[in-house]
Amino acid sequence: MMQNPNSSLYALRKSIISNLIDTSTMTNSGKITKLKKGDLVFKECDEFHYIYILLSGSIKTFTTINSGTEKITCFYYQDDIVGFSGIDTGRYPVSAKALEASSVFRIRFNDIEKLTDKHPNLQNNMLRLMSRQIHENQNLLSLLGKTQSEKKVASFLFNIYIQSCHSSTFTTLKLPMSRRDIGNYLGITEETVSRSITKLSQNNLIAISGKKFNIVDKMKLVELIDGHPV
Amino acid sequence: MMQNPNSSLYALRKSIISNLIDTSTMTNSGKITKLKKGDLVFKECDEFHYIYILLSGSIKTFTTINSGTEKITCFYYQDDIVGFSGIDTGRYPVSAKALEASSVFRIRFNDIEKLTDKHPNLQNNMLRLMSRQIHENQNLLSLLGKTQSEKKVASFLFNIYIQSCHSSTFTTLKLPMSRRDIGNYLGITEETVSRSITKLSQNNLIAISGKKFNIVDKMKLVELIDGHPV
DNA sequence: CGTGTCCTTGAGTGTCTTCAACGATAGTGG
DNA sequence: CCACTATCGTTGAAGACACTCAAGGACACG
Repeated sequence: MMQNPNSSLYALRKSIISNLIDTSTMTNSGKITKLKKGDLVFKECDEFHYIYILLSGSIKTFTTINSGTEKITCFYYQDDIVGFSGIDTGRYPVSAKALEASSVFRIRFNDIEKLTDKHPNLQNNMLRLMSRQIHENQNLLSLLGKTQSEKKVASFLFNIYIQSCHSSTFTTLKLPMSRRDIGNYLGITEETVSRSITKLSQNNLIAISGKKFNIVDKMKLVELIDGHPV
Repeated sequence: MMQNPNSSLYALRKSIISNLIDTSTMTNSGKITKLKKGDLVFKECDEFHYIYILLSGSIKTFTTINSGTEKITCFYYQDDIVGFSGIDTGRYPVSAKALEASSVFRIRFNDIEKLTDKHPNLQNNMLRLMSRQIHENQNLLSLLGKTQSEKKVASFLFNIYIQSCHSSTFTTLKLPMSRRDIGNYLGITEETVSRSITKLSQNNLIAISGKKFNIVDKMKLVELIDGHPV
């Protein structure tokens, strides 16, 4: 079908987003919200009515475990669609919080179902996008399962590189979340994340300074993570 | 919406399955296949045309990593629907293999799209089911991330108990996969799985003998896994 | 009944975590 | 604009935990 899975993902997203925005302007239900760092988009257990297109910035979703500690389930970047997982039960199973200044476009989910006549591909495209998310999660499971910390961190960074859709290896990328958040997500401690980053940097696979990094040796990095780009 | 997420899942599945089977008999595309232990349902990279309802038995899906080792991504039990993740790219991203004697009902995916007139809820229900799978995967991520091995194994067993939909704690459950498969899935070694099981058994949280087990102390088990039933 | 796989248990090693300290960074109020 | 303070990030040392390697018993299959 499509040769490059990432360019196809990009096109799929763009198609869905343009359909959704078109839909919402017709029904007058769309709304852009500006978020500051730390603002909540929705809370766990809120009733599910909307899905959100992330126009700029970044968002994390997390659940709160009994003991009160949060467990991060996903990071979202520009052009991602957030809120899917509420479809099934009618309530969001996670909270969504802005990692930095961001903006989201809100769409009422019911409107999507109504307008299948006008956009016959929309529902099918949403199915495809969700199918992809399942697939991506399974890759992540694969990663979190095996391997040591350094591979997890390498894979995490490489994934951000992939998602950014930049062609050049030398583009500087941003790490909007804290080391603690990365550790939380990957199931390792903050300290281990830091040590892994230091090691990757010392071995010249990446270059990193604070929240900015870039991939120095893409081949070695891919080799290290054994073809698991998350 | 629905109070009990599991009974709603059960109803959702049943509704989808009955719609699918109805659809396939109309188009004459349905087919039941009997599988022996070790038989493949589909292979990684096969073209995606069908999804499969698991009528009886159990199936594992896995990817083959560069080095040739397999990584298990999911286990499926009776009434599960297998093959979703192929929707997006047009090829299955995983292989599916029977863990024991099983039978599956095969349905051509294109037929589902065609018959949205007759079954207007079908596509939406499929969206819901996929939404749930995303949610479940995120729970699993949460599990694999943190916690120690004993919690992973406890959670894995508890999940099988939940999925079986039995009301009684004392029902004997079957573990169709090997310890090695469990370890592969949970990201720990076979030996650690075995040691964890022994420990859980010694502490009277479960009772286990070979491939049969039951939950002895449900409350303690839930407490151990900190409300993470995968 | 034999053979291969599965399961369990043990001992030693390596990795990650924990606890602790300190420097760097960023956000806040004067 | 600068000083202040809280959080973030890094590094070290000691301990806990899971892994590796190894061996032997249990089980299932032909």
